Amino acid sequence: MDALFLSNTSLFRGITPEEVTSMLGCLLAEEKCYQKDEVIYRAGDTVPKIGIVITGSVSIEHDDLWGNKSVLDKIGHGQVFAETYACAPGEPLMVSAVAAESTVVLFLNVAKTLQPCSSACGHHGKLIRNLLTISAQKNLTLSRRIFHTSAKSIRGRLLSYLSFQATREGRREFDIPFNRQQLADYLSVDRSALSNELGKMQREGLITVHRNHFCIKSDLE
Amino acid sequence: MDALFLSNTSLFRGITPEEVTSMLGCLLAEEKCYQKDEVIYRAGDTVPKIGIVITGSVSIEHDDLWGNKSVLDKIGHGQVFAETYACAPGEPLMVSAVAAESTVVLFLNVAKTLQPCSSACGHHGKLIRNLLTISAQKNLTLSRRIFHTSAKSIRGRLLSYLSFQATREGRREFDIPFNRQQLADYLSVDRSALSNELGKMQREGLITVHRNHFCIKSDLE
DNA sequence: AATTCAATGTTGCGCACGCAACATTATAAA
DNA sequence: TTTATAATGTTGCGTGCGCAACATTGAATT
Repeated sequence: MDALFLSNTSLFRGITPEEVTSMLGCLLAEEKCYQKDEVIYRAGDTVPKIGIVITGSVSIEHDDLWGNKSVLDKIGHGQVFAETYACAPGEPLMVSAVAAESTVVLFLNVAKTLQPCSSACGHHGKLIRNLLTISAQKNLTLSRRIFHTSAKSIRGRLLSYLSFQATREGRREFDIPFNRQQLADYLSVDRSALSNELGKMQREGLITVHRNHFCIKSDLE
Repeated sequence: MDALFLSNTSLFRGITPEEVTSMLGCLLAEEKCYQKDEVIYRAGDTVPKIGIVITGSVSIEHDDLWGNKSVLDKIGHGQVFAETYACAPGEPLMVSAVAAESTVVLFLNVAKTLQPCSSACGHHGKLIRNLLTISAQKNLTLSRRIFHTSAKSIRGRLLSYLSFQATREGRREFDIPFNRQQLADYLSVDRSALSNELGKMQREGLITVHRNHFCIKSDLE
């Protein structure tokens, strides 16, 4: 296992490669390979282990009541998944994790680390602090999405999203990390209706758009 | 400060009152009183301290771009707020915290505890594990709301929400913790339209409803 | 430059739902 | 029981937007 690589991930940040190596034992680390489209975790499962993507990528998916599949997230190289469920033992997964390509995953039993008196290995503390940071960040990401989708109109959602991006970037001109379809999914609206609304807003002089590049003209009131 | 009370909160769970007392020093604990409607934290602030409600209650609010105020959460006796921001230092608040009544808040500087080598006090580990649990639970709460609001129709949202509640309760008959207006807000739909849709579903024999008591008749699909 | 395919934009239809206004039923107080 | 107030249900209008179908633009390949 590439301890140097692991020590650069958000989960093991601040832990030296040597320490990482010694920790993998406590964490009952085991590596598994998956072919494209192979299911790693299925919605409804309860999972004890966190996954960390070594090579390839993992798609986090949701099947609604009518069987429509939607991709919620794409977990890449060095990133972690299922950490929320590993930290809330017994909670059934709302999503499935599927290999988006040929993928290698390292599973870690952090549940063990969460027990009261297992601080035998001194670096578990750092690991848990990292987990807390990851969890808090994810919280913010989820909260933001809720904010940006709580407006009832498409324009309202766009204004919420775009003004946040502008504030974050610190300027009125910026790129977004989504194409149209992805932005539509993120805001839970129809893609063509979204394009339509963006066109209107441009004609009204509120913004200029080209592909994923945006410029906010006025103060968006 | 009532250490016995604190040791029964989710934050200090598993820590004895005596240990709690000794920890309050490390955490730079300070108590503050607020009158009704007094602002505790304002959206845009960056906060270093977590808040824990001793008496009274705190309302978590959001003002959208048009100045519409919406209540996102109500933090009661023994519960914690601003923990996400305290764990993701420097992140500006998206919400405001306002005293919903005459309220006493205990502020704790957990940021200090998150630093690498401050494990001087041995119980900080337990505190952080508790924080991680709180954060993971909140994550699940936020994720669920996203799921239940991602459907485009009111019926879709209701089915998603109700079938989750039924699964969680383990039976087809259950109460929900919302009145109509609160449910409408939670699902981001109009209250009257929601009542309307519930009526339709009842007439179609899908469910029976009375106030906040629901019974799911068929398999909902 | 020519070809191909994906991404984005445009248009029109139909309906679900926001919204307002009112009716009805619960809950509590007098 | 009556009265008052909040919670819920009902109705109708107007429209924003989902949806499908097609047009246009952009990017990649040969």
